[in-house]
Amino acid sequence: MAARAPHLSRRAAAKAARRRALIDATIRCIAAKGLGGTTLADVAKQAGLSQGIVNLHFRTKDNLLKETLEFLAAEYDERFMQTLADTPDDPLAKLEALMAMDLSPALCERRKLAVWFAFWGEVKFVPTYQKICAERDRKYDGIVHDLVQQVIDEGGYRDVDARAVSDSLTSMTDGFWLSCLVDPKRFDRDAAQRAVDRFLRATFPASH
Amino acid sequence: MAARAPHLSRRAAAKAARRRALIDATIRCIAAKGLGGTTLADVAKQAGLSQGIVNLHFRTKDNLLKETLEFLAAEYDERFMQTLADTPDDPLAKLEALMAMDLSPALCERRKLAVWFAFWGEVKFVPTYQKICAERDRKYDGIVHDLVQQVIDEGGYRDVDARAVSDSLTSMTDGFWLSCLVDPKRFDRDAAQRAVDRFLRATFPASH
DNA sequence: CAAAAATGAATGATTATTCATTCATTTTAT
DNA sequence: ATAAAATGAATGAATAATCATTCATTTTTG
Repeated sequence: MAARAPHLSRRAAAKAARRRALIDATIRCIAAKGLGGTTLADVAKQAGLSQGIVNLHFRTKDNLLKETLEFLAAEYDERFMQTLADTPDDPLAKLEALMAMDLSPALCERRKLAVWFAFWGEVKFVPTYQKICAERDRKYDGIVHDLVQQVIDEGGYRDVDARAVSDSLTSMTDGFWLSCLVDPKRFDRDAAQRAVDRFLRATFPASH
Repeated sequence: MAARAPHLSRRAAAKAARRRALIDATIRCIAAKGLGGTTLADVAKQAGLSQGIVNLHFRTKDNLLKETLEFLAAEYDERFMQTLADTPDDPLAKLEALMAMDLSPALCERRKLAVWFAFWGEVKFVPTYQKICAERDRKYDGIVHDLVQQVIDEGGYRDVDARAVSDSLTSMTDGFWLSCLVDPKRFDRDAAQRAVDRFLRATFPASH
């Protein structure tokens, strides 16, 4: 009886590892062939496993894709919260760090963006995707809005509208992601970063 | 010989009308079921025609989708150029009008955006989509950049970077489109418009 | 050894595409 | 002008390929 727990958890760990490997394979497949071009046979081959493996671990393809999106969202969330935690306790510094994170090569990179946009392309037709994405949106908009409000309060920017500024910031990164995806040759990370910096300086001139 | 032309053009006109009707049906299908959920049978039924009709008029599904994207791009282009032409000969007024157009209910509406994002979701995997979208991006970025440069020159804004401002503007609309798609309940058109207005006022304070 | 994990061949549903046929319209010939 | 011939648009049943899912069997693990 005492022995059962470690046995079960070993198996459970192996199972979790397999699921994780399959999700990784799914992300690679979507990055390479798109959502429409990704078959379960592709995913299995990418993971070096056999035909029926996805159905064994995820029951259905829809479920695999849902869990893949959840994984991506969790991954982003960890990065976001970590950036927030790692930055000095100054709201403007935190805003700058978050924007830089969104434009960093780790996130703002064509392969990764292709996966996000693949899911966004289906967002209106798959309620699960919609729910996950809308919650993300709300969470990060809320955090950014609060930071902006803090900068306003601390800097005494009476006539700056927090909502307008936070909306501008979050929409800018999404827009830069689209242009990185659509025209990577022309996309200029430094120029994008500069645009964000100038926006923040113009909005909060006394805080730099 | 003189008689042949009108006859041919009647047939040609009918053919063009059919193709157009099928493209309309395709857009409705994508708006309702997504790119992945749209079958040729759906399109034919939506158009009130029979099974083989798409292959007759467009040869392949890929080609139908390509021509559908081209149609959407042309439709947007007409609106864009018309807005440019209809606005008083002042670069800032033109910029404001273009931004307002992008956020207008006619364009910034979930059904339409779902179709655009469906194509963007495949942009990395279908070279044809990529080409069409990248060319659009370049064209409009160029026009917006030139307008911004004019405002800078006319207003003597020595320390404003035209590239940074135009990048900010175009990325903002794309970002607002994403949030309109992802979380339509929370999306606030007026707030978005206000954000853009404030950005322009902050950037060009002496020109309002 | 028993249970769980993994395999990969078989199944059945879906779907793009083809094609023989029908039908309406246009052209040609008398 | 009228009938015959030709065109090409439209149909919808048949085809062939793709793919998610199932399951009987084998392999691995505890």
